[in-house]
Amino acid sequence: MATGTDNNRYRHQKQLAIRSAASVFAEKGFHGASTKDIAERMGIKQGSLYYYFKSKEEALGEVCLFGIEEYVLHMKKIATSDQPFESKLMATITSHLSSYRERNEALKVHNDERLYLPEDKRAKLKELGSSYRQQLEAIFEEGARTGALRNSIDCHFAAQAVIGMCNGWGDNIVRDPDLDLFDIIQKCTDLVLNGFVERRKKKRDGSEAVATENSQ
Amino acid sequence: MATGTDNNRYRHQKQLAIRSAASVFAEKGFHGASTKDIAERMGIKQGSLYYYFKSKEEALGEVCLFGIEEYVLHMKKIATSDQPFESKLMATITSHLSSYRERNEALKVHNDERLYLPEDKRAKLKELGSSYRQQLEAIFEEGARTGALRNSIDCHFAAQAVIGMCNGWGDNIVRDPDLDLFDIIQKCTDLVLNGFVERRKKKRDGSEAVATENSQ
DNA sequence: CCGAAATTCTATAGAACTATAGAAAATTGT
DNA sequence: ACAATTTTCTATAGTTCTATAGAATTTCGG
Repeated sequence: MATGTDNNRYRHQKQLAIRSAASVFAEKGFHGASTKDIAERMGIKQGSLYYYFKSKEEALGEVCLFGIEEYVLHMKKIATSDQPFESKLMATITSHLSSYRERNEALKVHNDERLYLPEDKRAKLKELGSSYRQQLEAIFEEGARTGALRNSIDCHFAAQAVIGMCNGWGDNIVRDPDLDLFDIIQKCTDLVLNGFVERRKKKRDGSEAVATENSQ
Repeated sequence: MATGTDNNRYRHQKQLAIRSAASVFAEKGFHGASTKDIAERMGIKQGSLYYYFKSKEEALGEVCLFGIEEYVLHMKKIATSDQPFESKLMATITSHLSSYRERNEALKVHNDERLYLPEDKRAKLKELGSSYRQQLEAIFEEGARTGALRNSIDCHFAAQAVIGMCNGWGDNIVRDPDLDLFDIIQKCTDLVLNGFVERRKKKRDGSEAVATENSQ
């Protein structure tokens, strides 16, 4: 049986099933994808897919979970580490954008298709997602507390804005594998910290200088 | 016939058809929506819908066009106006976010479902979309040229980042009609200009002061 | 109020899709 | 190599969907 024992073959094939489903869902959307598509990408026949998933909807649920789970764990590690604020922010953005490049399909499916799941199957995902946002908020709160950021900052807004921006880039990253990830990461971080307006910085000797942190 | 004459009834019903399609596509996605759903929302029977659209796909095309057309026109007006840079940026963000609130469904469909259209039907949309991005890029270029922004700025990056951030908020705005749009607009503009780091500003008298432009 | 044109309806062909059942094949432990 | 178990296959019932055809109804200018 396929119960949670350590059957190697099953685990391997189940992973393949989830990744095949992720791939097809990412490409065609949940409703646009057929179980036949998924099975074919996996190399089995349509009916056989039901050995791994009770239903197409359950497949979506597992893909979404797979897409966000590790990613949130990684976020938690960053948030609870003892790096300075700026490093945490950059690590967050790096994690977010790299996830798109490496595991892009399942994460994309989570972001774009999860609302086709019934309420009860979405509960766990909601939990993970808002845990993610809270971790990010906490990072901003820390930044404000330690004086790295203005103390007038709205941390909830900040978290949402960063997530939105990263997701926006995510779409581009998935579509265009030639994009320079590191370049985008740097520029995103710099934007969030400093904005685009020319910034004058106190130098050690007390004089002022233009801070050109990111000259292409 | 329904040819482009000034038939009032037809034009009215056609608008209704497009908005019904937009509504259903926004809710269920292109593939998740059926022509029956659309017809019912419009108040007619399934088969009658084909009087207005040659196919479901064509309906998607018209919804997407409807969703982005006016919006891009508005952007062009902003870009070619003679406001100062900061006003243009804020007007852009305002336009973007307000579009979501007012015409959210068709715009959401354009953003989320347009890639299910075949290449040829997407050509016009691509044109409009990249025209939009170019207008925004031009605004940033102007900002850099006039000294309002650092001259090291990557305008293509800037445009993409702002669009991504706005789209991210768009999803939230559609889902939660209680959000304070003006508040978000201000904070987004401030973020893009100044970032979250505490900023010191030359005051007229030459002394320095902390600029707290956005205190919740 | 008549006749033409526009709009909607009913009915259906034909295709595709999900999920299930039971047979067949492959794998594994002994 | 045998028997039990796991995995895949074939076949199909039952549903839903798109698109079309032709009939029926509504609208509207004169």
